[in-house]
Amino acid sequence: MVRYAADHKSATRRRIVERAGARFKAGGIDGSGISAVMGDAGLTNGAFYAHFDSKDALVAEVLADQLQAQRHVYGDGPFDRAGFERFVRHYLSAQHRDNPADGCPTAALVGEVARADAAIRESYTRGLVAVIDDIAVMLPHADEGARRAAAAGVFACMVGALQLSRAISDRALADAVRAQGVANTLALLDLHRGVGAGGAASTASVIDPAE
Amino acid sequence: MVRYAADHKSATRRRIVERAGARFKAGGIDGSGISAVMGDAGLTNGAFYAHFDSKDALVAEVLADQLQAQRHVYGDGPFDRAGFERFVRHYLSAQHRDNPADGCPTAALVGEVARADAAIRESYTRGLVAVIDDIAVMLPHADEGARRAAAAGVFACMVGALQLSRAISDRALADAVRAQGVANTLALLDLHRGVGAGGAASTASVIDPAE
DNA sequence: TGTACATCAGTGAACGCGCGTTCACTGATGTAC
DNA sequence: TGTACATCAGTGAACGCGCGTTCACTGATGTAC
Repeated sequence: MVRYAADHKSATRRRIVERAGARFKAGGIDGSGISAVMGDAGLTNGAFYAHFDSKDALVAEVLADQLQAQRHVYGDGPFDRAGFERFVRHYLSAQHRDNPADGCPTAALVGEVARADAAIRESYTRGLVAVIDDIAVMLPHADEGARRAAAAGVFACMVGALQLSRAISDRALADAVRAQGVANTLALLDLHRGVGAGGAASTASVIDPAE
Repeated sequence: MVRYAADHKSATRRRIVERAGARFKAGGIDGSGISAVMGDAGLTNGAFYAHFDSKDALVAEVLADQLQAQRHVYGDGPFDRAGFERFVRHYLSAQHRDNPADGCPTAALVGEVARADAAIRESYTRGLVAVIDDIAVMLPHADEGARRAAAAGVFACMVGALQLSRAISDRALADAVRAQGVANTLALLDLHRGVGAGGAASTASVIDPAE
């Protein structure tokens, strides 16, 4: 009764989701056709609809998968201060800037997500909250909403710097923006962490963009 | 010899660039066809190529125009501290978040620009540097490159927060991210400005996301 | 003053192409008996 | 053991559609004489 291994179809589906993630991040969602995605997965276009109802359904699943995968890039689960600093330095590295296909789905796709249908934005939001909450555990805020918003703000600072660095054609400026992004992100984090706990003067010195 | 007013054609071209800017920001560049843009300008698709060599040429010009226009949204020319705070509060307002067509070209299009051809990225970069330099005048850094990078980092913090707020489907979180973005952006600015000049403790209190 | 012609911004149909999606079919592997 | 049939992941051509771009044409207004 079983002509394929029991997990054959689910493995194929998994492959489609992973390859689609890389392609979407490199070329945009609008810029990536079903045929190209299926080709990446070693299949032809017709097979797509045996796995997904529509391109939108794939997009929603890809975003959830990509955001989940991002949580385990550097260290597993919630961050401590040292792990987060490693994460930020990698996030704003030249390698990450120049290889969006392997990188952060938010930096690559947030603009398209903002224009997408409700189901896609909801899938994205769920995944983003998990990423944000890995940052939020470092913050002292008593209120959960405030803690989450503060973490999102720190993340936004990284995301914005990476995106600008990717769009800027002047290499020197693009690199300076990366370095500054690291300093700014860590300064913001420490400001949020240091409310009543650390020397604010030493916090200010972290703003220096030396990498 | 002149059947139209002397500035007729240039006025039409101007109208195309402006309407294209609004449409690109609302629907993305890939998502906005020539026919739709020309329809917005009260023309038909065929007239486009009497004004521009290609869609890419229009995109480059639109980005230059949009970034120039942004410099005069709140106050003219370079910012002072009070003018910048007004700008940031407007930038991260619900109105700006919910009306990308009238808003910041970077927040709406930076992701697509990062994937675009060199000519488009160069046009974008020139316009962005002018926007950044209006922020940079507030900073005390002696080195021009460092000052510009610091200003870009402050701008990135605003851009990232607005983009996240637009993508997040949870309204309460999206609004909290906006408010936090204002506080973070101003805190970063003041940190950069306050090197050796202000009380760092009072700077830290600005991080509070009360709006 | 009237008529033939020049100019040129804009029209709208058409081009080839790739999109998302559908569907009749293939072919490898299983079961039935 | 051999043959007919069932299953189903995947194929690949085709659908209508909108894309960026091209081009023969229109029509309003000017000049020439």
